[in-house]
Amino acid sequence: MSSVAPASGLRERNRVRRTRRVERASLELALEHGVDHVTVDMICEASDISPRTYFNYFGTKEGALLGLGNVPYAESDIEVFLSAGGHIVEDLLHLVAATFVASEPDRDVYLMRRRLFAREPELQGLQLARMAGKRHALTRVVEQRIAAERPDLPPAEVCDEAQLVVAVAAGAFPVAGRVWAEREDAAEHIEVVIADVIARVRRIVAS
Amino acid sequence: MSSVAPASGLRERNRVRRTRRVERASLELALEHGVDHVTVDMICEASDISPRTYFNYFGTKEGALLGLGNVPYAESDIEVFLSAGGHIVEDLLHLVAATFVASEPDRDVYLMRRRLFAREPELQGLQLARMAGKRHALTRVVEQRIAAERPDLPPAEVCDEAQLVVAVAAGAFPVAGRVWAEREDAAEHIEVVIADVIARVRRIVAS
DNA sequence: TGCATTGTTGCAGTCTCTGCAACTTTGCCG
DNA sequence: CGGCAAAGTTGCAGAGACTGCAACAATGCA
Repeated sequence: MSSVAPASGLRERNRVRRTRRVERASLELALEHGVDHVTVDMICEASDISPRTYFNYFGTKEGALLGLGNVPYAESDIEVFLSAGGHIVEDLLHLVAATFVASEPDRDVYLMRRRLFAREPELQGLQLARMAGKRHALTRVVEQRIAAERPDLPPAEVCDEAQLVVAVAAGAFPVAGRVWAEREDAAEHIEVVIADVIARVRRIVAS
Repeated sequence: MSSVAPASGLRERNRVRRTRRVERASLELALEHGVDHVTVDMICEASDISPRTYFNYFGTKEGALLGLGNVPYAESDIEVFLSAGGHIVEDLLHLVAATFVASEPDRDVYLMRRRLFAREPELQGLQLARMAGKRHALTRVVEQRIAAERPDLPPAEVCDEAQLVVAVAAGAFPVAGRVWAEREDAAEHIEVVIADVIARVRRIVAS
């Protein structure tokens, strides 16, 4: 209920402003000193917030670095995925991409994050860890679609297949994101990039 | 130098025995009380070791739960991968599987770990996070092989391709592991399972 | 046996994170 | 406007994870 809140009240606007300020501050500090030479107290001082409040917002020290990625998949996007008839991995990537785009309005912060992640791979690990929760949910959705598409498949196979689909998508998404971020020139539609990446995966696995 | 050490001396044998004792104790405690109701002190008391030594061994509280997965890829296995001429994802999975098998001699502990992971998905996330570090190393190895196989490919493409190969393998490995663990009846050789899983991935991506 | 290497431990201290109880701000309605 | 309820922020005390250091113990080796 809060993820897509229209930021109407003063309260909401303050919250958003604060979040941005803290995220930006934490990223700047981490880029300058390295993640583990940054303390929560430093972040708080730089963004004028109390440590207690920091944890209320972000939960962990790295929370601000990763961003509040708690945005759940929109019902409507899930419906689209379930009733889409395209290549399943491709459709799934579109679902993920839509959610991603919806949750990340600040390109500036996004780029800093990218730079930081490139420098400190452990963060990417944390990112993955956070995704792990979502993967469960996602896998179920994929199972649903597979079961609907091929009703004669035994449930165990459906489960395996869904896991593999999610795994491939989860692996391909960062690559697609990277390619997309590099070709910032024309803001090429992510659909093209996704199709391209899938084609590559196909070639790799088929060879 | 220590990963494949033949446990010749008393020193080495002590180390192995201790490691096992601590891992087992931590898993038992976690299965009984839940991960976050277990403290390092509890683990230490149960396994008769000092907290300081615990951290020397495992580094983090969850270290003992995840197992000493710090085993680096053996040079020899890497060489095999680099000069192998098979399907690249398959060869890579064999490399990973070989390392995995080499580091996990205790089936008992392995099963407890499996049970715990099923109960607490967050741990799976940590597992992934830990892998993230290795992924870098692996990606480089894969790049090396791709570059050798197709010298005319531009470096950027090599990089992308390697990332995708690693991503697919990383996604497929847990599934292969699961299938393999379930078919414990005949201890079927993991090679068969791997080939099977890859075939599935191929079908998924190709459809 | 004696010495060098390696490993274990306790200690002091820093940092992350939590529950709780004030306190402050915002939203709202008469 | 005034005042009340809801929501949010903060400080504090404390548990627990983790580290560097220096003493101490065990092991390997000549």
